[in-house]
Amino acid sequence: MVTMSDIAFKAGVSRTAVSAVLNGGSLENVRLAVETRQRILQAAEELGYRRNQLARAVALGRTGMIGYLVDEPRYEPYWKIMVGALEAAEELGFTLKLLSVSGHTLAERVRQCTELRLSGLVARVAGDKHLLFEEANLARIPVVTVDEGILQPFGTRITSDDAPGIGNVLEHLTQLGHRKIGFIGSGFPRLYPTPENTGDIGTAREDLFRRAMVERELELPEGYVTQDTTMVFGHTAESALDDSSARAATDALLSHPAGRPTAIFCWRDETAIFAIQQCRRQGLRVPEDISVVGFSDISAARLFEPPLSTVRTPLESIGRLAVQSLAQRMDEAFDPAPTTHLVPTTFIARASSGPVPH
Amino acid sequence: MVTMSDIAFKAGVSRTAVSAVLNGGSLENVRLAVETRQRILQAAEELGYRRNQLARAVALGRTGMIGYLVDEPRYEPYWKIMVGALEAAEELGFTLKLLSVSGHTLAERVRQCTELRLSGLVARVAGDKHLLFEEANLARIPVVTVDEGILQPFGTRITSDDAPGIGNVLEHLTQLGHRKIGFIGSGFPRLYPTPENTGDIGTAREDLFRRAMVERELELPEGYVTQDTTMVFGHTAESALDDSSARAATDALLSHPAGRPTAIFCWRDETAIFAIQQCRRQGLRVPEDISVVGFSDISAARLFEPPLSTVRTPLESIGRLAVQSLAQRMDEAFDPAPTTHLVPTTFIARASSGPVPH
DNA sequence: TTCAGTTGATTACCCGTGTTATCAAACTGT
DNA sequence: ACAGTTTGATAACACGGGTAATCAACTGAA
Repeated sequence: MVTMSDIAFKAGVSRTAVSAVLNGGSLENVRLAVETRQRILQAAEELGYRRNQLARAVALGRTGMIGYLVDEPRYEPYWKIMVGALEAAEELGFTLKLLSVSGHTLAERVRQCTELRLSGLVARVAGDKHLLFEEANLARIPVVTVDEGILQPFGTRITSDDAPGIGNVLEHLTQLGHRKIGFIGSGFPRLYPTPENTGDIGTAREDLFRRAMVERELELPEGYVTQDTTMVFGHTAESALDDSSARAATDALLSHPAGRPTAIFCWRDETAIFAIQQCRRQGLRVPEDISVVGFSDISAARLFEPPLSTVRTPLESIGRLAVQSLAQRMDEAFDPAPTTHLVPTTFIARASSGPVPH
Repeated sequence: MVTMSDIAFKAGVSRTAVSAVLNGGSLENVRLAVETRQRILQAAEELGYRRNQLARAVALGRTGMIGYLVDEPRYEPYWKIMVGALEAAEELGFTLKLLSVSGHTLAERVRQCTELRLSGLVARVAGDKHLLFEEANLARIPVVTVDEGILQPFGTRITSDDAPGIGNVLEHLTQLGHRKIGFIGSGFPRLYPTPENTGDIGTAREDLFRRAMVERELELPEGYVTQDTTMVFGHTAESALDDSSARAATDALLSHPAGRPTAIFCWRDETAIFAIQQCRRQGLRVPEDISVVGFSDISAARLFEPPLSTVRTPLESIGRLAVQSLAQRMDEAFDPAPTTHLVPTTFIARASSGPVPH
């Protein structure tokens, strides 16, 4: 490839002159005649020069690369977060590097991040991230964790604030006359059951649901919360679409001794779809006989029949915010202190929820 | 950050010695005593050294970065291709850089690719790519285009081979007794209607369908091919889920003067789902009264009721092959000659297709 | 004793770029 | 005529690291 030296030779000037011109003549002490500038630009054009951003990054000490780290790409459900991150990155003049933990230890991967001299890291990984933060702090790389229920000791954490969406759902259902509302949770073990930590997302949603019910003075009989345990033992493409546990959880609600609920709120859309299918198998129409509400607003939610009422999580906004927050932290002095940024969820009313039957 | 010079100083040796040790002692003329090696490794460990992959890339002249270029991230439907590319890239020791054209001209973006000194580029972009290839050839960057119906003048092209899947569908339907089979196409204009070029994907599928019908000596009355024109004017998240055109196309088939088809084959899954919904509105049961088959196997296909019979396009395989083919071409001498690699599609029989009604 | 070979390391130059300090020549004012 | 300033450019060093060429000291054999 053509280098600045080649241009300098062709134009009969020094490499310094070339560098100054190609960087817009920003150097204080380097003034060049207009015609020299022209000659250099022309030589660069004729030779087909393309600047070497790597060498530039080495000299400048900043790469302008933001890493986006996921666990297992093939099981990653939230590429929309990455879409938001990519858009924001390009708007702010960064490039996005995709990295996955799969097949390596988290420590190895994060080490790779520091070796690449990333300007920042968006981490969309589950589980314990102490090693990640240790390594990133060593290299003074700002980290943002994304859609993560568990409070981190370091870095910024951006996650969807499920509370407003859940509140909206209960408002919606009560306005339709529903009082007996069941819930199908994630079945995740409560990993960090301290008050500061909200636990994993599934558990958090269940907690918020219970709290919202209490607030509205709605009764929640024992057994009105069941569990779809499909996702407990690792999230795989296969398991995400396994419906057996969701069907069982639905049956448990429908055959509840205190009478079945008139509405079922599910911790994720797939579960809601399975629940609707199981309700139909049991001879119930949705929404005429029973209402079902999901969570996430996956693309299938809108295509399903009936279109699913659900809580939309603002995935793209989360990704955008992650990168914007990184960019901001890069300008400031490095500060690993933990911060949490919540992005509110909103309820999307579609056709799977309706008035309570008499 | 700690550099090799820091280590050299601490261990009381030259930087060359450090470099040799940290690269596994691969240098011919540099032999080091075991204890010196130990001392260097220990110093590196104590100082928390992390090698600078950028500086390394500059010196070595290869970055090991593969670019993945998309048009508009927020409207990109095929992240699964990227997943395959990412997996293959990491297996082969490359990193993946995500780039989007959005907001820039293609020329600008590709220029950025050469400036980043990418080792290869996977291009998932629509439309004319002459500028892309010009620029990439200049920098001798191998390019692979992906899921692209239009034959390119340069580079490797990897795309799904729709023919086998379409053949499977017709075999499946005829075995179920269907003879009157309708088709809902993409409505795309035929952009490159020469024999060498297959046109865009939607048109290609329609052509393959027609040819497969002729091969099997099945009659295709005038008007048995209609069009869902939703996607013609740009692919957006909104338009992808707009069902009005699909419903009209379905109605046209159902009210065909020669009698409605007993099976409808759709060029994409979303269209198939809309077609099923429209059939139901017209009082037809699927699959008892009419069979519907889709194309792509999107995740909603399996969740829909009835689960959609469809042609699965091997998106992840396409991504894997793209990167593998890039890696291979990097080893060889640079050769921009065009090649096409087809990945066969397969039919997935689910519940939306059944025996022809008497 | 001398010379060749081996061991263990360094010096010096390379990759492509950014930037400060310096310099020569031309111009300006007195 | 001469000091001071401006103009136009370069030399030299930095970034972090790869590697061929070289060198000093030691070993063993003729």
